Amino acid sequence: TWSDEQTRFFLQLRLDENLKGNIRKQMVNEAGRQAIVDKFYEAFGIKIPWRKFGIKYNTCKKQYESFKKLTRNRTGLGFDSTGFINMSEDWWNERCKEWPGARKFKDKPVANMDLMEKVFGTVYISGGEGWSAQQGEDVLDTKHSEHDDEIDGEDDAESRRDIPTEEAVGSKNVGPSSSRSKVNKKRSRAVQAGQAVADVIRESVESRDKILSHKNHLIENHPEFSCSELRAMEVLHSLPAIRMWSPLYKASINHVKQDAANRQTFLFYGDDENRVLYLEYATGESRDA
DNA sequence: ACGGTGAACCAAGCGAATAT
DNA sequence: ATATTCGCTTGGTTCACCGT
Repeated sequence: TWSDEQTRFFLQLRLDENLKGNIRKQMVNEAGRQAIVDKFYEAFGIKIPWRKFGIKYNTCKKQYESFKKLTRNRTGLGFDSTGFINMSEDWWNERCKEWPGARKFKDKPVANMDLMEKVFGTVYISGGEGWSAQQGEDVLDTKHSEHDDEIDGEDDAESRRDIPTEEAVGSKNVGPSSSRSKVNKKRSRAVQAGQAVADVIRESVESRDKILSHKNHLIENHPEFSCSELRAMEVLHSLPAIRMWSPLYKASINHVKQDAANRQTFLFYGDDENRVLYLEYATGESRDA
């Protein structure tokens, strides 16, 4: 019932709501739930009650944690040039011996690992590493028939979100491969998926916590990071009431670009409606124009 | 037929927010 | 300050589906 695209979209929606402050301690408030249900309906034409999103959230988390079991506290992991886990058959056999669930990750990494890392990962996420994995095109073509043409919204969602924001962390950064961006998006998905998995593993194996806490530290000390233009833009895009390139949209961009105080005020409002009202007030434009 | 897998459901328990 | 309520987590189970 859940395709990879749908799962991915859902995870992305959760990140959106998180960004807007509609999720506290993994608990989505009423506005956030409504937004997720609505946007999902808009994108796929399927009405899904919130309960099912919760269940999906659970299963995704289970998958994510399963995968992390494989990589946690484990050194000496190897990768081939494409980023797939490249270890000897013996290595896999041993992993499987201590935990049978490991087998399935050998040839087929978990889909949407990039987003799961953001959603379930421990610490603050700021756009990160140029993730672009969209694992599972092959899987997806087998089932999943009727809504294939509707998923374009997800594509632009991705392209606007994957802008790397590698401030000060870049120096201590991880792998040589993490900076490549999405060329050949269509063709090399499998390769990218492998690469993504490699990135996750590398992050886990190396001192990821150190890096991320460093990030957190920076964010705490520099409010302009947490109220960055990027974040404001993301929130702006997530407002359903604002049509792309409508007068209000254009005016809002200018307003939000203008200075950090504007961004802070904008981001202060906890729900979509008040944000839109604020933008209308601040820019003098109407959403219906 | 069988085992693996993911979706769904359930029970217990916990944390946080709210009410008393 | 304490009690209540709510939703999520955790762990477990059942079921349907798929490939072997």
